[in-house]
Amino acid sequence: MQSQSNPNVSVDCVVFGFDGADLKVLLVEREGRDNLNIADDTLVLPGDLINDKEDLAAAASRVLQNLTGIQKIFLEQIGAFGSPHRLTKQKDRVWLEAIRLNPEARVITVGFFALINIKNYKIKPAGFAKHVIWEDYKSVGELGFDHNEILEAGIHKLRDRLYREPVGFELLPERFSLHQLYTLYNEIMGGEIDRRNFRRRMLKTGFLKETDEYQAGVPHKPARLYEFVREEFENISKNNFKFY
Amino acid sequence: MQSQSNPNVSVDCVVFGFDGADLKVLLVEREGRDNLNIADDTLVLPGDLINDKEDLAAAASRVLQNLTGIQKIFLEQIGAFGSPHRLTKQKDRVWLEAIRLNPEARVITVGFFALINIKNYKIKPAGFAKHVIWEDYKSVGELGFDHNEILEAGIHKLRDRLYREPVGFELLPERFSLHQLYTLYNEIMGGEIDRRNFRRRMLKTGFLKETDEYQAGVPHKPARLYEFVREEFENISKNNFKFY
DNA sequence: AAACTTAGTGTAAAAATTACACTTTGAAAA
DNA sequence: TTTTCAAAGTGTAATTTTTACACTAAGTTT
Repeated sequence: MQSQSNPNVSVDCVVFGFDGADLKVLLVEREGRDNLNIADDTLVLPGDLINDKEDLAAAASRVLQNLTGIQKIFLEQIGAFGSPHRLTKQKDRVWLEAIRLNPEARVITVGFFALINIKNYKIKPAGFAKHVIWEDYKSVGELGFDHNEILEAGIHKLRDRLYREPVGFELLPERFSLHQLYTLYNEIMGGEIDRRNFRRRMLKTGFLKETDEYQAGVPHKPARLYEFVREEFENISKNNFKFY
Repeated sequence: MQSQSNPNVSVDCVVFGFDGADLKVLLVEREGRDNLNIADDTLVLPGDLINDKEDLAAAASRVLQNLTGIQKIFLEQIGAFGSPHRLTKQKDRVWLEAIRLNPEARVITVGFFALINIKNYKIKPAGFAKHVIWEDYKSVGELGFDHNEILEAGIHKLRDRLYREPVGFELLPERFSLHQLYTLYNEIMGGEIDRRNFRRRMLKTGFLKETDEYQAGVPHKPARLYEFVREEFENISKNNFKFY
């Protein structure tokens, strides 16, 4: 297993989730794959070295499958991170020395971002990560390695996508209210989107299908639930199209 | 020299240039750095393995400096390319076997794109590239390795940038006519931009400064020349801003 | 002097964007 | 059962942006 992995290139995943109110990021406490006992509770993005014959996206997919059990996941590359100093923080070195055959080796990492619906999957500890948490995006502190940089690049990429593609639907339940969608967009964009204009715009796109279902058990007027109609979107997007 | 280079990661550069009419890409005939005699005139993007302590962008910069002599160059990362099959075409293998210590090794490459003004620099053959040509972007044929894929990703990235930042100015002389600017944009976007609307839009941005100079020696009414005022752009871009 | 080529200019219609406030509805609390 | 609370849901007018579109001006070449 270990012998098959390529010691020079890794992948790290920025996994966004949404709980209905806040944008979350999946973080793990780093830990050796052989259960070494290192006093280190530094949080990092989930990631791993790639295997020798493995595609980059496949490696990212494998990491996420280990954590979430999801086979098919929305994944997009953020870019490569290869500063020679990216592994040289003191705390990081302690960890690397305990884990890696050649702790001095320079490792290039390729970042990916993924979007998953928090409610749909139970996150489970994997070999390389005993503790896994959903951290509020806004409260993420200092991560190990250069992972804050990768995270920042990830949110930028996500915002970028949001302008052109209806990408946020992966984060919502299959049926959702316009309020949920609004909250999600507003969170990601970190800004003040006008609620009424947002609603009009979304409905006009034509790929939201209204259902006859309503919210239940909420202490206020229940909202109508909608579904995302992917085929409809795919028709539209062949032409020019500005999503948001 | 060779011993310092990291045999697992390379950079490849998509260098765009503009000759006033067509969008060009810099291609090289691949050749061993030790002047081996291989019968191989396959065209590839300029690139090289990275050195052990070298930042990714620094490596790309070094490659371009060798070819062009330019120190400070506009460079932006396209992304990482790491399919396990990216070096397995027959022709590519012949070349790798002649050049590389370990031709089987899997190499991840990180693509960058750059924009340079064709007229300003004499492209010169470098150690890794005896023949260097500016190829019309529209007529690029099959390149070695997975370089067509990298090129495609490069033009997408370029178009993407063009929407938000006045990025094309690197491709023009310091003083240029609106027609030149128009032609460039139209080439990059591969489309039909309305000439009058383009002109109005550009002038409205406020970072084109009109000069008192006009074209000379053209067989028609000479156009007024403009300059790009970078400071002006940097002020504006602090706010929201849609470039094109 | 005529022909050619690109430079340079304006407007009106349509579409998109923005700002903005009140009524409705169901659940929970009083 | 009434009141209160919280989010749902709705429309318009003003402004800005986008789009489509065609002729005259000026210098060079023939």
